[in-house]
Amino acid sequence: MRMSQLFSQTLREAPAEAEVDSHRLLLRAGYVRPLGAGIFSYLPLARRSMTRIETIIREEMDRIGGQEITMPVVHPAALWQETGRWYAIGDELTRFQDRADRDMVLAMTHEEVVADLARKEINSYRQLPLLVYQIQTKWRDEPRSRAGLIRVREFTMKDSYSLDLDEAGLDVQYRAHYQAYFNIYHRCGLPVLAVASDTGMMGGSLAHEYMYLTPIGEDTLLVCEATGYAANREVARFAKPAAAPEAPLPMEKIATPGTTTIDTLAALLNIPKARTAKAVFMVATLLEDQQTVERFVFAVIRGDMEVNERKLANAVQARELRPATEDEIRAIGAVPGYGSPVGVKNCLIVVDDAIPASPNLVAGANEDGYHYRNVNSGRDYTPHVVADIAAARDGDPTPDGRGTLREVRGVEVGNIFKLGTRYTVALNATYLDKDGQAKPIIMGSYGIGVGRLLACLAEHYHDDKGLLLPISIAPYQVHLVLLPGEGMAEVADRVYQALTAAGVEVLYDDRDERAGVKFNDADLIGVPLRLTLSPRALQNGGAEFKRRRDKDSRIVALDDILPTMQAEIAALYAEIRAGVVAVPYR
RNA sequence: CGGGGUGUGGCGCAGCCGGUUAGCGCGCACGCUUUGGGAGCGUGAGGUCGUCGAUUCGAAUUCGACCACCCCGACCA
Repeated sequence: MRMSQLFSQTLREAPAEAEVDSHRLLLRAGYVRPLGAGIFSYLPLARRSMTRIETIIREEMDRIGGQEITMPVVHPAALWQETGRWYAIGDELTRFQDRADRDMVLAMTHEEVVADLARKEINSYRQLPLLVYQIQTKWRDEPRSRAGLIRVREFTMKDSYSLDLDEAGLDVQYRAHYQAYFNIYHRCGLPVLAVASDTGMMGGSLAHEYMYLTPIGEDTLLVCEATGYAANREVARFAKPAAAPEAPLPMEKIATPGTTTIDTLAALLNIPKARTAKAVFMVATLLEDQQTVERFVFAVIRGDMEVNERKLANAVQARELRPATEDEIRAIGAVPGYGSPVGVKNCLIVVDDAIPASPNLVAGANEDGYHYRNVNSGRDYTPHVVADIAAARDGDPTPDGRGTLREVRGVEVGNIFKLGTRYTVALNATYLDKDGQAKPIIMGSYGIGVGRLLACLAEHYHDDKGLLLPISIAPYQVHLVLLPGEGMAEVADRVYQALTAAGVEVLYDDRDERAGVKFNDADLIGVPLRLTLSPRALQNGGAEFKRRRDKDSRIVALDDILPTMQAEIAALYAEIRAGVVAVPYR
């Protein structure tokens, strides 16, 4: 490609709104342009990189048996009503009416359509297992886009869907994706970590997220290098310090004026915080028979821990969770600051799983200025739900107790979900087994954000001069810089033709610009190999060759340019291949 | 949705205690000079100062409403 013809301009200065490096550089180097909040045009340079990423994805999906399809972007609302997500999902699902006033949605994901295809096309166990995928534009009206391409509202996503006879089949396809995703990221040159994650609105039983670790990430993770444990904060577990076994003692009311926090309570009574029970008041929105109802949730956790709201929401299967108002708290018979599960009514009591194993705790008395000593779950009150609702924090021990959790930030570049029968039962997608019995198809769904992957690569591969992309996803392999001089253009044209004819992908800077401009643009765009043709280089015996990542250059004779470039490209690809490794499943 | 910020040629910014014809750098076009790390000089094009309304003899400048974008939070399949 001749740069004089390229539809792209570099910018000396980045627009003021760009704050993160990848955003700034992708704008400055002329890869993308904004159209609105979280909406971008992808210019030729970005388009080429994304095509490379998509090619890698296709190869890896095909390798595990995927078949590429394309599903509609606009869906009839009826389908989403059948699975209930029409009601369960908020404004991030864009709804509209067609000319006949029929409700429609813009697709944010395709579980419904896949399950609909399955119920129409699949009849027999002989047709399974199956894996379909597409690479397509998704629209999600996120409340807040941010950080350039990291979080946008319109984006390209590879989504695949597995269909299986049973859980064992699902497990096979899930594990195949687990490794295929690592292959994809490794081939792009992006280091990632697979972490256990929440299944969220997708439903289902098991999920992993692929995280690129970076301080600008919006997810918080808890990881331990020693043990390999890694999980999203939303689901991270940890070994809770056990309470000393003790026979239950009689409950006893004590005066504790002015002690409305765990800190002041523990100090007043001179006991560790682990000997206290903390009350957290929330109101959950639950979905019952397609109706949303609010229920008061009384959460109880030991004083040395904090509640993780996502875990709590999952424990009661809440769609939403919000702090309760003081009036709501008093309405169930509790007193803020002195809350106790003893004697409250009209609420869902959820206790952390460390509570039943912790005897004789100090809890509130639901009376201003008083607490109870020796409160015991099961004896003094009956919890409706016992679950792990404690937040894992930096420094906590790993679940197996052998390591220490560290808190890091990451960007989610992909995820894999075991959906089970969440959608196939709702849509009655079944197959007949060997015995002629109708059984629900078992589903999994798997996603990769292509643009976000590019943004993470830009985030990972850059220096103060610009991008520095891996050969496997750079828009071009060789950046050919022509500097003016008698007959130079003819020489450079010949080199360009020869390389291109041999299949080398060349960005040829034939513009009438000064050397400094060309070198700076080359550094900005980040093509991995650079060739400079100039009178000086020619006098020294050929063209000047430099890798983008190296400081030094060397002269390559004109006749050696093609084999040298081919060898350099092969060497860079070999480096990439060496990084493609099997990752243990966990 | 809550909090904060910013809107002035393509980009970065100044002007804003009301007062000429709205300015600077970069970029863009043309000419001459220059030519290995974002050249110099000259000429020129390009702006209803986010929108609407109010105050005023007079508004980029003051006030109000709205809109857009960015950041933090909530949210996030």
